[in-house]
Amino acid sequence: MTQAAERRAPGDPPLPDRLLAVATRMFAEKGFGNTSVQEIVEAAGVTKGAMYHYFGSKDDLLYEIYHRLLGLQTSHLERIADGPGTAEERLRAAAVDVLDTSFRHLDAFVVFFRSLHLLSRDRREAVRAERRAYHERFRGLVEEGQREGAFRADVPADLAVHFFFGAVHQIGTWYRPGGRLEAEAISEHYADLFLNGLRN
Amino acid sequence: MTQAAERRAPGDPPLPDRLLAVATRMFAEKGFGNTSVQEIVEAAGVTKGAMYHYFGSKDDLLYEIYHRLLGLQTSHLERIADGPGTAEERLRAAAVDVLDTSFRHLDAFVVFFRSLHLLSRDRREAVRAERRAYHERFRGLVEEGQREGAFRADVPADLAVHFFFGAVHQIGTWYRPGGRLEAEAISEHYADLFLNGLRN
Amino acid sequence: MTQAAERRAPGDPPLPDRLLAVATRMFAEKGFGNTSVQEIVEAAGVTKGAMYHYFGSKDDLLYEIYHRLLGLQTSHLERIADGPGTAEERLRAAAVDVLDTSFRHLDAFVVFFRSLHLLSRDRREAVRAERRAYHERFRGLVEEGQREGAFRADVPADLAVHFFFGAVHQIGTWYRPGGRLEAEAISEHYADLFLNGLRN
Amino acid sequence: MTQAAERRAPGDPPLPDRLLAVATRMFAEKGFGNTSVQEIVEAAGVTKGAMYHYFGSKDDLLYEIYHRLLGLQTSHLERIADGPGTAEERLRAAAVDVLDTSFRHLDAFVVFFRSLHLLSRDRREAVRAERRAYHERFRGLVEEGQREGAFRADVPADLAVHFFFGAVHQIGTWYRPGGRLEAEAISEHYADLFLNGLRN
DNA sequence: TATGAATGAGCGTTCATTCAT
DNA sequence: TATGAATGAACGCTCATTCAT
Repeated sequence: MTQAAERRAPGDPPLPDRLLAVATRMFAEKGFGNTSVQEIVEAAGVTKGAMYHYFGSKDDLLYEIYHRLLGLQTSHLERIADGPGTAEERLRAAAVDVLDTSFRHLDAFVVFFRSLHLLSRDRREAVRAERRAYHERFRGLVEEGQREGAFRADVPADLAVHFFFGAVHQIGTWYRPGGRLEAEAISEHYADLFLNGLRN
Repeated sequence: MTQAAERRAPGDPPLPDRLLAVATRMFAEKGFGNTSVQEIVEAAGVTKGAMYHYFGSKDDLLYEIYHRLLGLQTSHLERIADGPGTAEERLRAAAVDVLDTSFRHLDAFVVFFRSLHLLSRDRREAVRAERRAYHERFRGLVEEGQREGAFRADVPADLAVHFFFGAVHQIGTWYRPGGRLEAEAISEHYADLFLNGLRN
Repeated sequence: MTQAAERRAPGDPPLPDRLLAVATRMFAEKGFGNTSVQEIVEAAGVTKGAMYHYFGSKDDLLYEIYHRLLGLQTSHLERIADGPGTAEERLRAAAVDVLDTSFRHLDAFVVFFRSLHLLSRDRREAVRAERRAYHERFRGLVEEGQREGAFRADVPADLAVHFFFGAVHQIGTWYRPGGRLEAEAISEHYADLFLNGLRN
Repeated sequence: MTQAAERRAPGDPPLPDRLLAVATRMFAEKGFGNTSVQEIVEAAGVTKGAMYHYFGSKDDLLYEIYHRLLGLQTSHLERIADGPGTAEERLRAAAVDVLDTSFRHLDAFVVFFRSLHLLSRDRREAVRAERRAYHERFRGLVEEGQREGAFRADVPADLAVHFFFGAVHQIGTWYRPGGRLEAEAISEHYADLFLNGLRN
């Protein structure tokens, strides 16, 4: 009866998703280590037991955040890379997309690059492997452009990708919504700087 | 007698420096939160009390690492920016230097961008202020080049600096000494990509 | 199985009460500052975590001891003050009762007057407010007697109450059970000295 | 040279006295346990080594505070008790004097009754023995008055002394300088209440 | 007389996790 | 599915005291 009142409304996301959303926000705000399981479950309106029913550990929460974000970005990249257009066009589209996606999931993004090293070794390796695959796919586009002569060939492609991803991964440290530049504009400028840097 | 044997040899660095060196290495390896004060002082061969004689808290250790690194980079930048050469030449020199310095103090560098958010609010603000001053000095060089017509003017200078520093700040996440490319080569390539990206 | 044997028997007081009882005894014996949380939980047969599940801090333990004692004394005083009899009769009854209650909860009483100053400022103020209300109720009886002419009016009532309570609050520093005089006898003598002192 | 400037001026009290004065004030304000040796020596403008040169331990400071206060009160009492006048007159004078002295050395007084239990067993016993002698001398005056018929004999003399000293020892918990009543007036009222209470 | 670096032992508190219900 | 009492291990920090100088 009284409990029924606290039950989730039909439109609410299921508990695991709610826990992940809450955890993502709190990890981004206060850091993984400074957010206790107690705080997460309180913010989600449940108890610890409920959380441990769905997630084996606090680490699992973090891993799941990564996993979902990586899955999203990978599927985007594959769609773009396998699509039509020159290598340069597809690289530009991919660059803009990864930035747009990052801005749209900024909390998860911030957590990713700040807390990855806190995962257990196994999990960390798993994430890195996924990340590496993503990186290599992106690099493939650069190499394609170099072979076509659209990009300078004197810069190692993997280094160029590190360069660009480095710039992308740091946006969470300085970007604040509502600033002078909109996220979309920043994405375009970043893509410009990257593509122009690769030009002959 | 036995104690005398444990005393520091005349050539050894003083204890505060030794503690900072040890802490920097351990924070970089295992993270700030996963390194206990006990581990630090054991690695330095002293007791906790000795550490707390010189540093008010574990946070102070972290702050001091930042402070020294920032001081070093700032002095380098000022020397270069105030030196001879065109804006483009000085910007290139500054870009190469910040990369070289980062590679040379990679542990402190890694700690910096991974653990800054763990500092107390006051300290964090202090570091950010120092960092901002550095950023603005660098941006000044970009703007100078834009006015001279050496660089494209359609990209906001501060965004370009964020872009480059983002790339730089991430090197600790993928660079491993002894890899295919030497640190010097990476520095040159990164500077190329950045400067070329700014070109008209 | 083995754990079941350590579980509390049905008749045992619940853990929070057991912890409070143990803490009261130890604080009285060795002082608040010289009693570690570890000692308390060991004496209660649980771990620290269990204690911190019920009490937010060691201070909370102290506060709760005060709070319960004050609640007890306040309810007694109200019953007596609102009861039948002349002001003098009710004041005497209240005086004897506060002494009896103090002897009966001597440990809590000793802790109270020895460790109140160790509480956090907020908590200390809360206790003082409760204490002040009790004091004022008692003073009301003195003033009533003064108005009726039963007591001398040349002594400020609040001073007389300070005087009496001072005497009462110190019994823990010299009274030892099993001495020459029983607690009841002491209560009567103290009430005599107080009431006689107030007489015209 | 520069040190000479910090040397004590001819009129300043010697260091041990200064340390005791500072310690007394701080113990009264924050409690013995919450005042560190470091804070004391800083407030006195010296270093730890200097303090440990004069006092063997932090406990010694506390003991010395007690010892000086007790010596003062004892000498006063002896002078009065051995002086002229009836037992009642001398008891009243002694009562007023112990109150006046207490008000005049309120900090030491507060520390005394709050922190005595923190002393080592030996020291505590030593203080108690001194205290007992004082108590017995005072009791002698009560008994003298009882034998002379000036005071009621149905109240044990030692209990009456406990009663009065109890009231006296608590003044530090409620008296604040600058209040409605001056210390002298309070002393008189307290003596009145005590003597009147003893009257037949 | 006085310094101050260093010790060593202890303390209050936190927290992810488990498990009987 | 979910609760919440309880565990156990660790952690940052404090502080009276010592001692070479």
